[in-house]
Amino acid sequence: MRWSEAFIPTLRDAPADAEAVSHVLLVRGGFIRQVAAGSYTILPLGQRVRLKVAGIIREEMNAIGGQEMMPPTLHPAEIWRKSGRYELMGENLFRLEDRKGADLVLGMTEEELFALTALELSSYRDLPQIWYQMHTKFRDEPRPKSGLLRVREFTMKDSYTLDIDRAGLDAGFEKHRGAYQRIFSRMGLDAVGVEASSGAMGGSESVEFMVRSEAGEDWIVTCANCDYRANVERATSAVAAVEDGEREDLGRFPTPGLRTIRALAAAHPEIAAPDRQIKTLVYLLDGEQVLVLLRGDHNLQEQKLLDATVAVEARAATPEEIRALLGADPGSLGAVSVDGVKIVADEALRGRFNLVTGANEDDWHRSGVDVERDIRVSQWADLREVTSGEPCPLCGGALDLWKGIEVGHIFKLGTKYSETFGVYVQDEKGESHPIIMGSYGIGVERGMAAVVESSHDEKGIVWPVSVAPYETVITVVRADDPATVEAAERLYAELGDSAIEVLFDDRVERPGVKFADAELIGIPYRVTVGPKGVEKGVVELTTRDGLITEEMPLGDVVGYLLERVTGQRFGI
RNA sequence: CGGGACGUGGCGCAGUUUGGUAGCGCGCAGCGUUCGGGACGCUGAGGUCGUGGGUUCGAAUCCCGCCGUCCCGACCA
Repeated sequence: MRWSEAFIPTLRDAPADAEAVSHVLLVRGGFIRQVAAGSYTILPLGQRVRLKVAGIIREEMNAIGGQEMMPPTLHPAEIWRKSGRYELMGENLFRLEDRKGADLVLGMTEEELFALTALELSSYRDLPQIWYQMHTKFRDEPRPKSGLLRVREFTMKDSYTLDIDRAGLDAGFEKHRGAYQRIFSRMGLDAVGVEASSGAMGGSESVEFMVRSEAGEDWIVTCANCDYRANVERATSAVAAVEDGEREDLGRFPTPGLRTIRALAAAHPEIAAPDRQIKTLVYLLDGEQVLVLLRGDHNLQEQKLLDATVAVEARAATPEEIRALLGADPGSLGAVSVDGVKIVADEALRGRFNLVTGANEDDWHRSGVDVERDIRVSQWADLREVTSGEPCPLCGGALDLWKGIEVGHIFKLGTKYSETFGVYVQDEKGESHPIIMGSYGIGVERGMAAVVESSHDEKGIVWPVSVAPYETVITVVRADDPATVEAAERLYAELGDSAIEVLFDDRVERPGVKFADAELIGIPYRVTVGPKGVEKGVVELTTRDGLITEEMPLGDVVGYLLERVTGQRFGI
């Protein structure tokens, strides 16, 4: 492609409304343009990257036996009602009506569609199957952000494994784990698989693939010592036991104006250190009021609460709701002798005594609380959020906390969809079993953005060869010098003949502009052809990564690039 | 949805406090001089000031409504 004929609208200034690095660079480099919140046109350069990412995903999916198909994105609402997700997905689901007044939805994922398709299967001999599709998904995100990282319309590769038994599901899951690692590493991403919460998807086990980045939206816990890795939504740590001393009787003491754990601890250091207090929170879980108990120095991880109670929505109660329920304001709340309300307590409180908690009367607290003796706990669960530096639950090493972008997520789904859609097959004895499903997703454009987030410098993007829009750019230093242009034209033709993807910067621009643009859009190799070099029969070859330049004879360039590029095309 | 900020040529911004009919830089077009790290000069094109209403002799500027965008929190590839 000749740059003079290409549509590559680069910008000198960063757009004012872009914050994330990938957003700034993709817009400045002419890869994308915003249409509305969470809605982008992918320009020619962006589309080339997108197709390469999609190509890598296809190759690896096909390699594990995946079969690509193409379900619609426009679904009858009926099947979403049937799976229960019509209500469950709430406002995130785009809904519309056709001319006959029938309800339709735009697909967010394709579990329903693939379950319907699986109705064709009738025997264990038909299994296992790995099916996938890669096209547009719609989500009415409450808050689209950061360019391509979180949008309302995007391309997702989602695949589904269909198996007769648990062992088959496990095998399909492991195949996907491997395929995903290869996909991300070929894209140049350092993605780590972490234990995750399944959230609204349902299912038993799930692994998220996270790429370290400041623009990420998840907090990840990893151990420096062993391979423990988990999303904070799931992560645990080894908490040191606290010495409770002698068991004492329940008491009451005045605490005027003491409304926080810290203030209470400061006023009564001998009995009310934060780890000797019980923190009492009031939550509404799907509308039901619940008391949540944690050690005073611990914080609640809401997703853990949802997972433990199998609830869909959690919100903190308002001060009015709290007063109506317990008769006191936050700061003096406690669960001692509370009855008729569900009480969920964190494991760290199990067996503890001599604790301090609110008395449900403003300005009063209780002392000598024995959790199991004095509180009617309905459910014990791991509810606390891990913080940086705590001991690893597996080896005791220090835990590290970092922000990551979720580039992929794999789930062991189970039989939820096969049961509701009646997808049963017979085993060798003629008995019917619901098919066991797994579901596996990768966001294509988010993957592109993640590459930019983790591979750029102050000049612009640094694409790995495997996903670069072009593998090399020829920069003609003097587009008005016939000898230079002739040499560059010949090189352009030869590189094209060697099937190297080349962008030929034949624009009548000053060299500085060309260099800056080439670096901004991140082409891995640049061949600089200038009058002085051509006279000596040499050109310069500059790598985008590190900007290392070496001079070489004009005749050697094609062979050299062919070797370098073909070695890196596959990635890894 | 709660909190904060913003909306003025393609991009980045000033002008709004104190109403007087829109300006700067970049980019763009033409000509000339330049040319191995975002050149310079001259000439020029391009704007319903997000939108609807109101106040006023007069509104980018003051008032009210609406729409949109970004950022921080609850959701997810």
